[in-house]
Amino acid sequence: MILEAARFVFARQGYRDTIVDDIAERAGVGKGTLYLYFRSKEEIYLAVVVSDMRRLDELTRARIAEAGSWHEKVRAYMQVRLDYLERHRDFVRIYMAEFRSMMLRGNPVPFDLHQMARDCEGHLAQIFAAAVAKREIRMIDPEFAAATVSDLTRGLMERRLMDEAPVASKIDFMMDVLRSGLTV
Amino acid sequence: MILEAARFVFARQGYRDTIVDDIAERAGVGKGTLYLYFRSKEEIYLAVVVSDMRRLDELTRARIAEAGSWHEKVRAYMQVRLDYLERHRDFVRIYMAEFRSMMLRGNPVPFDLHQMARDCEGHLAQIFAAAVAKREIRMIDPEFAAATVSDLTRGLMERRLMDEAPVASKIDFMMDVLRSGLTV
DNA sequence: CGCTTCACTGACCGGAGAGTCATATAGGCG
DNA sequence: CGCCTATATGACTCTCCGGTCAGTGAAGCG
Repeated sequence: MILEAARFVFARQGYRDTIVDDIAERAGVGKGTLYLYFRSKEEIYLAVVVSDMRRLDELTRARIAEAGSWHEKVRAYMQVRLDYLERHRDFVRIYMAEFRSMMLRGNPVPFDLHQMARDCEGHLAQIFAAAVAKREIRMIDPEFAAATVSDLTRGLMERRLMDEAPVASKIDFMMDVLRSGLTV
Repeated sequence: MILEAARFVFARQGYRDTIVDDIAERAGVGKGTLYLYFRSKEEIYLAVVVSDMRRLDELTRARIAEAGSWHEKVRAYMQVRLDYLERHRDFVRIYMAEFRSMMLRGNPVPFDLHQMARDCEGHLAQIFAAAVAKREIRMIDPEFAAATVSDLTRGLMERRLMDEAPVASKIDFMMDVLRSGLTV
């Protein structure tokens, strides 16, 4: 599968250092064949990122919906991302190492992807807002709390990608700090 | 100044998308002149990153040493980085958007830079270890706590780079969560 | 004023890599 | 089997850009 091969190569070399022949070779087809299915290198890249991103987004929604209390929901958010990472390392490498760089630099990013990232954090904020309303946690800015969780999760993912240590106990630690830091 | 110009361009385009002529043009010199002072594009890049990184490292040490309690030290760590960001946006863009990508991808990174990043987190861990020993905070893994602070700080920096909202109140919030989450 | 030195320059070179297209091969179909 | 369409291919082209170097001009000097 071409996308398979592309993901593999992009994850290791990054967009600019990936040469199209490498993708073709890994996919076991000729370079010309790639251009039967995609119009350009960029189109291949986007196809890889978008499909995986959608899947992660859906999984996140589903798992959060299942969870009950606010901290179960927050934990679900962290857990689903770290589980996803285990199965889709290559995608996560691309997302973390390249996609965030593009946003940081203010490069044009396909609009729906940008949107998806924002939505996800908005979702977290709603969870916190609800918990505040129900007095389960003290008065805080839900946006700040959402940002905090999102930052912690990204940190965990990056660490997991870089060194091989498992992260389960680190999730426990962070959830622990959050709960005792946020409850009334 | 050539480094000035290089930093400006690299921060906006990234290493691969920066063309040497752009640096020369911005520096107001001919391309040949660059090669009188640097052997290659890569050497220019490293010169930019290394010098700035050293300065940030020294500042961090100094400000942490001045601080008294564990939470003042931790706050100093966050604050010094966010202050540095205000004065040196271009460097921070390069560091955040590119340098971390290289490490994530496992690309060869000049050894002392890698080391410097690790040291900094070790330093944080020592602060937490000392606080635990003095019973100022509950029994926690100092490494985890250090990782947490480092992740939160990075998150703040990224947000500050992307949207224009000031971060002072967010530091307050995070320090607040940390203190009530960690004290006995 | 000639001569030397030296910082500087930008036209040029060569390699790299994205995208193309003439050709080849395989699978229907009459 | 001949013919036609599908799909696949990799040698080729064309552009881009890192790095070079012959040349320029200004400054210093006898």
